[in-house]
Amino acid sequence: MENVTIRMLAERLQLSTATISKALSNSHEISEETKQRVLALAAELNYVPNPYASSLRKKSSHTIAVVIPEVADSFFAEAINGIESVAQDKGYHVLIYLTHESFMKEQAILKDFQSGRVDGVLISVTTETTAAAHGLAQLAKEIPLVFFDRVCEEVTAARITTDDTIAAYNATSHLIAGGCRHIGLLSASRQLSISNRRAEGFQQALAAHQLPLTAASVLHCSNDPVATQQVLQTALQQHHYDGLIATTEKLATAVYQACEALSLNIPGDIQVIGFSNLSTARFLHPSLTTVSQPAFDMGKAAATLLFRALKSSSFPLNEQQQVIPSSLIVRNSTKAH
Amino acid sequence: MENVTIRMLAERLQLSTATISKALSNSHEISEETKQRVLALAAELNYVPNPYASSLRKKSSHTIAVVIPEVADSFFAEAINGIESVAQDKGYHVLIYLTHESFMKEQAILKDFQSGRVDGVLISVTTETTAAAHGLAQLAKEIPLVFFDRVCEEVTAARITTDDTIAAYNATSHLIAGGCRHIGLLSASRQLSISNRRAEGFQQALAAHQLPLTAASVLHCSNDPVATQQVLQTALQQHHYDGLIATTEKLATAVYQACEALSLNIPGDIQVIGFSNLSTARFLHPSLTTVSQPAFDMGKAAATLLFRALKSSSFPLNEQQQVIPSSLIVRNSTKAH
DNA sequence: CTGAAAGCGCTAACAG
DNA sequence: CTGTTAGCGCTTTCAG
Repeated sequence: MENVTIRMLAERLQLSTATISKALSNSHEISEETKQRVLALAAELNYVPNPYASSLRKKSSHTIAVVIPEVADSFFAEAINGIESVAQDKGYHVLIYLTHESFMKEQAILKDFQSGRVDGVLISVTTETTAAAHGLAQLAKEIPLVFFDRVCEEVTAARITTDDTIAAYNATSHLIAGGCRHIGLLSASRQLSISNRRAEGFQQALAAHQLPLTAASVLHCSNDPVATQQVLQTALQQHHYDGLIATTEKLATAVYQACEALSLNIPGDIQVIGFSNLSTARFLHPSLTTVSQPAFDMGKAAATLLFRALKSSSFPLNEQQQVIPSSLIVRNSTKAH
Repeated sequence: MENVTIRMLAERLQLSTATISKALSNSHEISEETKQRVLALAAELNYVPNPYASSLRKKSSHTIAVVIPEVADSFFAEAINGIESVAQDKGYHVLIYLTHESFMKEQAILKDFQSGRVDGVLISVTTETTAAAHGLAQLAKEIPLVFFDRVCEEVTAARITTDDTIAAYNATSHLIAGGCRHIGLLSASRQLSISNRRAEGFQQALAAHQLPLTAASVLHCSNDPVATQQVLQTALQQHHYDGLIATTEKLATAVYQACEALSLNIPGDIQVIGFSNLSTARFLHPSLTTVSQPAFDMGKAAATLLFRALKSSSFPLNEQQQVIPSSLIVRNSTKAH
């Protein structure tokens, strides 16, 4: 069976395609009666509009893109739910693109967006993404774009972030209050702004408590889990950390693995805090003290901003910035209360 | 700056749009020299083809849809990675649709696919999906469709599943070997075929060991976590289970929560097995014995099948069935070895 | 209130 | 090897 088109409806009803089109979009120029006839036949023949024809003509696709490094991560999964909740509401489609932390892939994806495939973009950049000479700044000028969580600070565009500096400061202070003196910060990236913000908060807290910042204080980990495990175990053996802050979810579980391998007791030998939205955090052994990010709300806020821009082109999207607070959830991997 | 089109390239090079189009698609009818000139100018002007124009004309979009209940679930997240890995390889785009276990939403999404928006569909149905009078059978005739994990058995279409019956049989036997005599199976759905397969395996194992199947043996849980927790705690108090099999990831953590609330010791008072791909399973307290599904491979297999059908229309897609084995990973939430 | 006509950007015969 | 022509299905002036 061929696909039903507007023209078939027009022929059957002895009307023009223009009239059908208008009737289907509920235009006020069309009489109630005609609308009813059109809608009835459309339903009967199971008419489904061709989105490509419509997009081509209207130069808008009712589709937004979400570009993230990884989907197997509680933060991003929850953020997607937040985004979806508002997209569904507005009748928009959501295209999800995974960069797997590859800058190359990210670039290729962004380039594709110049085609007009999507009406707007929500993005959380890769750990490799540098500001320089990147299509991002360009793209942000061409179509509505909102950064969430992992922003590119050098690019002028809307941003939804959490209070990374403060969160790291508080996490560090919490460890210090619990008696830690040799704290390590596990960082996932050297260029990522949120990594740097977290490192800043960490350093500020150390300074505020007259604790030294050494070469071992900040430990840079890669995206490769095997390499990370290696680095981690080596570091744990060389430097006798009594506290560790894992700045990503994957790093948090990596710490548990390393401690298990080295028979280090948490929190006896070493206290641990993870930036994580793991729903199982409270059931871990020991339960994990976390910096919990408002993932769903961040996704929702980012999408909301984007749709405001999509609705009214005069909305100053690029000036929008929102910081949504995270919270420190104290559990048994740390000693302070 | 306006978007660069094929016509602009044509004018600049004094060629026809047809020639440009063919040159860009590397047609053999075009001379090497012309191709070079076209490619050079395209690169210079940063030409990006309009996918909607192309899709409209070719009636294919180089896009596939993935329809799943939920993304914040290790199984589906990993499956997406598997799907993505082959889609990226083939240069296809992946649209992800979340049903949130709602049959209504699923129907609306599937209907949209009749528009030709996507070239093929990979789907794992909702817990509410019933076979009857559903758009699925219809859709499977119109465009290539592959079920993965949660199949609709009544619909003739390709399927990638895991060995649910056997997995449940083995899980149950494992509990019995560990001394359990009053085992409960936590089911997420009454109609879902994989739930029924798992229940079958469970019952077979009970029968094989001369254990009775009672009204309390199979416990049906809803999608609402609060209601589920309620049901679970009530059941745990009324019936003195000594073993529990959670057939979904969410149910597995719900069990930990309920046991904590009721101060039930795992595995002392009650042994637990979860169907789950949680990466944190080994770090839980106690570490969780799991039936681990080959999520990534299932996604990959489903996508591979789909692309074979997309490549050659003579490929008998609907006859394809693959069962990829899961594995029982024994940890400390159960006693047998 | 309805219709005629033009065209979004690209591709696929078919000629030459 | 290159060009002409037509049209995918829909929306949008502009006329009537």
